[in-house]
Amino acid sequence: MSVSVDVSATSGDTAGRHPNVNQPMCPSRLVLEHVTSRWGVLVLAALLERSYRFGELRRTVGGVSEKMLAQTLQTLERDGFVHRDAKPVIPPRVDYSLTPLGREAAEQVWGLARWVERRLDAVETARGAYDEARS
Amino acid sequence: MSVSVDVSATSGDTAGRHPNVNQPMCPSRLVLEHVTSRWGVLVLAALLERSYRFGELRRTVGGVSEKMLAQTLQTLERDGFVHRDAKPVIPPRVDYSLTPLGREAAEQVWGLARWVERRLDAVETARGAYDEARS
DNA sequence: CCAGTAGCTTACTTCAAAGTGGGTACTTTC
DNA sequence: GAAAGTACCCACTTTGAAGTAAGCTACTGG
Repeated sequence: MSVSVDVSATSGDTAGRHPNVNQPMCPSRLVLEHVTSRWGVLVLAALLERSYRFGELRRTVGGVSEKMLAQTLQTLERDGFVHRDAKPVIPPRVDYSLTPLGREAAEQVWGLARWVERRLDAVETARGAYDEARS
Repeated sequence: MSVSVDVSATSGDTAGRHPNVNQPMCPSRLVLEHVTSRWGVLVLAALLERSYRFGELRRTVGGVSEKMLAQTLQTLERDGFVHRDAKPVIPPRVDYSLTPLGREAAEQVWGLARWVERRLDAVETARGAYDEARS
């Protein structure tokens, strides 16, 4: 005798189906969180313009600590977005750049960053209206 | 005699200059964080497809709690991204939709969400290589 | 008349993200 | 010979984001 297992009906799992960020257990959600993380966005956007050394990146992305920058870069490197090129010289020199995959992601977040900068006025106007309406 | 003040040289402030997410004190950074927040991304992406009621949205965005959904929607509403339409009926009915401004933002994050889903395989391959390289 | 519903709010708790400050190894500059 | 640059790592602490659970209103169906 045989046992049949229904794979297609249940929408709770992601096995064998398209990744979907709306499903809590889908790994795509974690990747999305890496890309949209506080420092991840800024690092990717910066690296889209050119490659950076560690300290250079730290000075460019205002307010990031060494720990968080290192951690963010490692996460992005592991996900295949960032390429780390450590030259065996003294003092150490490490260049960070985007992989082709990372470039695709970076283009999206770069667009988002520039859009926010462009539309900041509109947001602040909306906030003024919102705050005034309930005061 | 006259006093001249150099406004352009200092890059530390944002007064009178273009908003820049790389500067820690720039308000644009906060807006970017709202848009790229854990639930903000998913809510905006969902609302791009159609308008939703509260509970509907809660069921659509897997894993979000009532508290976090309410909080996220309020933040997005205050920033002028989301329109809240509360009908004075019983039981209460509240419809959420995107404003024109919100639609612009949502298009970006929607693109990001779909991209992550499309490229998840590539990310997992990269992770495999990364993990194997240091084991 | 008690349970259930919708869309929240509030209080309490938990846990991970982020900050702080130290150390490393070696070199160049003051 | 002390300080600073370089790219980190590690331990510890703090903060705040998020989860949990309850309450709320005003009605409807059983």
